[in-house]
Amino acid sequence: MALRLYNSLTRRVEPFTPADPERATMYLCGPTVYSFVHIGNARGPVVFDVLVRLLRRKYRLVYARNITDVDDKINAAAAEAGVPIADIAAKYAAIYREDMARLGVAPPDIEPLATGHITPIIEMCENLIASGHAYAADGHVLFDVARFGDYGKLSGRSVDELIAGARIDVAPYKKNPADFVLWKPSTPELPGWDSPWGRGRPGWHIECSAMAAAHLGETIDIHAGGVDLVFPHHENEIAQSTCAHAGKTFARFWLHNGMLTFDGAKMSKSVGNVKQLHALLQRHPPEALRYALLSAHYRQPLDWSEALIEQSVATLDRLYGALRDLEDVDVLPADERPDIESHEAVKELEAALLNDLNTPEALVALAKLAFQARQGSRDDKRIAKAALLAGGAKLGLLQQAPESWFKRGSERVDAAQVETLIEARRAARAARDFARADAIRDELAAMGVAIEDGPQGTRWKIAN
RNA sequence: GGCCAGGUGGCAGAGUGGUCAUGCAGUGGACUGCAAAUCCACGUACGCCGGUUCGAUUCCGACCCUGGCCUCCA
Repeated sequence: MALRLYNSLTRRVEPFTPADPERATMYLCGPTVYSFVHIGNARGPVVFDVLVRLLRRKYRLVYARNITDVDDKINAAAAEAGVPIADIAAKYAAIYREDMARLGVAPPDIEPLATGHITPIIEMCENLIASGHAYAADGHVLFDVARFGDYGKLSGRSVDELIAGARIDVAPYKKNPADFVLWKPSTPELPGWDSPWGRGRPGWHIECSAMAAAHLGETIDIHAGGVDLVFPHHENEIAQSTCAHAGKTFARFWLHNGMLTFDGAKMSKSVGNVKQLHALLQRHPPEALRYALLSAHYRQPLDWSEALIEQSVATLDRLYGALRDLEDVDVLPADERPDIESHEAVKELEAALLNDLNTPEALVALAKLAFQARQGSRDDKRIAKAALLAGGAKLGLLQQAPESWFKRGSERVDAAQVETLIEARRAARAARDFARADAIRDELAAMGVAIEDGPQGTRWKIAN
């Protein structure tokens, strides 16, 4: 079965194969590091992480996710904090990497920084001026949208409409209201680099074009990002890159994830309805946040709520419960194991992912795997456990020890004391002193510990 | 206003022209000293109005509603 992906460019689901059968390339628009990101900003990295895992199974993948470390918002944050711009960028980039890791997002192969690509950015500007697609004016370099016939193709709008419908004050140096900045001047306080047009800094869109070309080549297989980047960011990237590369296709597939909403509106810093990822990670199991982000199809909107997180925790309890019940079941070594990929539910899971990353359906298959893992003979269970783990790995789930899932945050409780109480309760039960046994259970519950009596004795976990 | 997505059972959320999503929650049962976990069972869901069809939640049209982009934005 082949991978099929919805391509925003054609508005259809299309079979995907890389242009070079040996090497696939993918670029994801990464964060501007001026502050903490919110959970909505994590949706793309998480869902496309599932795609990255899939592509790596099939191809040699080169995956780039940039960091925008020069931007007006960073300048503002630095000015407010009274520290150098680079400090702000470095701080929030580091937090971003840590938080992504906690969400189980595999690091990209390349993490280019805008400030590390000033030369190729300037070269691209020069190139575009030389070919007549851009012009310098008043210290700026602007892209001349009238010179690119396909402008608006991705976002489905016409240049004429964009010109007619300009809502903002049009800068006097623009030939055309829809023209956008490739390079702009800097004041002495702001970060800047020497250029043929004076000291300045790059516009927002050009960095992605320059970095994608520098690391992945002039034509890339997949370019991904949030649907809110379609216009103008991705439209402008296409214009720049296509014109700078003599009309070559910039990205063959454009993938866009839907927005996270909160309180009925798109989660957005400007609206103010955001949930910081960093803060959520303090309060909830990171894996539950990942599960929640995968619980809807990536192109659909997803409404964020406490209930969604709790539901995700409950579901993971069940999945990890299956693994915990199989803790003493050995997974056969890879070379002795039957082909896990031919396991029915694993095939279903893979098929769901191949079908335009249908993660909700993949999660159904995962639930099925967990159910099956508890059934059957011991030999069946060895296979089922391996299948469950393999299915989880495709989604970046279920990769921690069940004990660490159930005893997460157990620094707050004294494990030795818990064990002592459980032993006391065992003795009370043996003496049929159930009042005492129940009192001990209540005491444990008050500590935030839930217990389960099973055939092999009593086990405990942190209560939800 | 233009362009683009959606409206599915208490909640989340796939999918399909004609038996079943699934998960969470709930209810009943089994198991348990009691619980928990697990297993079994249950709930006549597809915005509204027409049309096509033997049959539509699924196709077509109108309408209502919601969200996104059109400005920084994942």
